[in-house]
Amino acid sequence: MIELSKAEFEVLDALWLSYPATASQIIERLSDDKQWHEKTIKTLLGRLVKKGALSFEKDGRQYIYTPCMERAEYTLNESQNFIERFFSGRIAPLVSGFAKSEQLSQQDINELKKVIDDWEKQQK
Amino acid sequence: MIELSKAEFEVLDALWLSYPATASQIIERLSDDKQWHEKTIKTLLGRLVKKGALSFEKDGRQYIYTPCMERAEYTLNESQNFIERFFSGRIAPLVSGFAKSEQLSQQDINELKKVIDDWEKQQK
DNA sequence: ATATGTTGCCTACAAACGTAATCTATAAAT
DNA sequence: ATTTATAGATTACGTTTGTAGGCAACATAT
Repeated sequence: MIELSKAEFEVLDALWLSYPATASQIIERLSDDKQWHEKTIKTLLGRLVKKGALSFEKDGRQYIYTPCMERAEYTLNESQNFIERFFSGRIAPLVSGFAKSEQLSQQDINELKKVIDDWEKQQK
Repeated sequence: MIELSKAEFEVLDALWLSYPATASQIIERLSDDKQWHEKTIKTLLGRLVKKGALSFEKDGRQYIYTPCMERAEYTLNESQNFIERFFSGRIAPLVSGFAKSEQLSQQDINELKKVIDDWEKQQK
């Protein structure tokens, strides 16, 4: 799996919002949250292309970018890595850590129950 | 919260196994999994001290290292960051991603149920 | 006492990263 | 046609990271 830096991920994430998209559209989207210089974002786009995370088609002078993978695919992989590194691959300790420090809301619990429920139906 | 690199975390993690500990003990512990040069580990210990993740006491010529925070504290913080960055702060989507890609075992489910159970008792 | 090994300290160095500025080619405006 | 704005390409530069090597001081063996 491709390794992305934090900044690269944020740019890709802006593209995942809706794609294909041009550099200016991505810059526009990022301008709300980040105060990155346009040049910075272009650099990051270039690095993403080089890493194979994005592809593009030319449309005249512009590039139209498309992610090379889905967000869910990328985040699943990162999640696995994360859980492996910090919790020896077990997911429950992560959730448990949240619970212990009162980071879980009733909504989280409900959502988790639903995930478990769906999983069990699936197994049936 | 202190920012640690992957390699730095692994060194700290070896110390968390049991502390206080000397550099040689840490090097010994790491030698099983990693093939890091002793010098590399010393460099990382130095950087951890500089970052304030470790403290030490001198014992003659040696340093006796102690972590400046608990593992649970660190991993909780990293988990929050992670979930914020990738899942807008919600934990269920992470678990759901695992479920969808069949990364959850019955044991994981049982453990998660227990976490939920404990949480609910606690709320009572 | 002297040689040798071991500790921590300082230095090194390439690759990745964050953060742009400059250059070049082209499209748009006049 | 010429000027100007803009897109991508190339270059820049300090910091962090991975991965050590060398040095000085002290401990240990002979």
